Amino acid sequence: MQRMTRQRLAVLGLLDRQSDFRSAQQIHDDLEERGARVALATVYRTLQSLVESGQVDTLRHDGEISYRKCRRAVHHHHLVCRNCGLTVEFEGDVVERWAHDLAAANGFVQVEHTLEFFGLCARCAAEDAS
Amino acid sequence: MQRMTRQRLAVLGLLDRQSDFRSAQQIHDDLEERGARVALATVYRTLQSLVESGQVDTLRHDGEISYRKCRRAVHHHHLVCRNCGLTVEFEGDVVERWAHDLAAANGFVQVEHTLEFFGLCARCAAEDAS
DNA sequence: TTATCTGCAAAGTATTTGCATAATG
DNA sequence: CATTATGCAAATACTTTGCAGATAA
Repeated sequence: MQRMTRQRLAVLGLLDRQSDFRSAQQIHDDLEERGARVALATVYRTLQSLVESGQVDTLRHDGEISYRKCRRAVHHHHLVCRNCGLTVEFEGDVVERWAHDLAAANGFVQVEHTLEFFGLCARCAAEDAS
Repeated sequence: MQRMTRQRLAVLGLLDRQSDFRSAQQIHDDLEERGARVALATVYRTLQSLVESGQVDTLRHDGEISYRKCRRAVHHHHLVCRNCGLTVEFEGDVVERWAHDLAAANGFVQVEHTLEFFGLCARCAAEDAS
C-alpha cells in the first residue's frame, strides 16, 4: 500500500542520517544539497505519511512543524536545544500517571498530553557566553 | 504607554466574559456579534500585547494560537476539553523540578517547558455516548 | 496495466506589516 | 498636539491540494 519511490527512499535516508528535528523545508534543502531533487510538496506528503504510521516524531514550535525519526517506540518526550536543535529523548511515566489522576479528578476521559522542554545545550550556552 | 481605546476595551471585556480558549478569529467574530467592530489585525495586535504583559495565556494547537485571560498569576498548565473548550487550570511543581533535573543531567540551561492536557470533559463524553 | 505517487502551480490558513488616517492622553 | 492605535489591504510563512503525467508493483 506504500510504494518505495526514489523520493521516499531519499527522505527516509536523510531522516536516518539526521539526529535533530528539522522542518520540512530544511529537509527539502538538505535533499537538494545531496543532489536528490524531491518536490517540497512531496516532502510534506511523505513526512505526513511517516507521522501517521508512527515512524516519525513531530514538534510544533513557532508555528512550524519539525520532524525527526523516533529512537524509541513508546511514548516519550524531548529536551530540545532551541539554538542548535540537539535533542534528547526521555520517557516520563510521571506525566502519564498525572494525566490519569487529573482526568479522574475533573471528570475528563481520553486525556492526551503534550510535553516538551526547550533550553540551551552546554555547547550553545558556552558559545553564548563568549 | 498603553492607550485605552474602544477596541482594547472591547477585547478586554470579551476576555473577561469568556472562560475558554479562543482563537483570534473567534474572538473577532464574537466581537462582531456583539456589535463591536474591531479589525482582525487589531485583535491580533491587542492580544499580542496582552500576552507580552502577561495578562493573557496562550495555547498552541493544530497550528493556531488560542487566547484566554489568566486566572492565576503563577506559571500553570491546562486541561482542555477538545470538544467544547472547557478549561481547568492547575499548577505542577513536579514538572518544574523535573525540568531542573533534566537540565542538570544533560547539561542544558535556561530550560522552559510546555505541558498541556487535552481530553473530553464529562458532559461532552456523555453526549458522545448518546 | 493500473493504482499510487510526483511535480508544479495555485489555493489555503493563520498571522504580520506598511501606511495613511483617526483618536488618546 | 504629539504619539500611539486602527483599518485596510497587501505581504508572509508554512502547508495543503488539484490535476496531468510518471512510475512502482
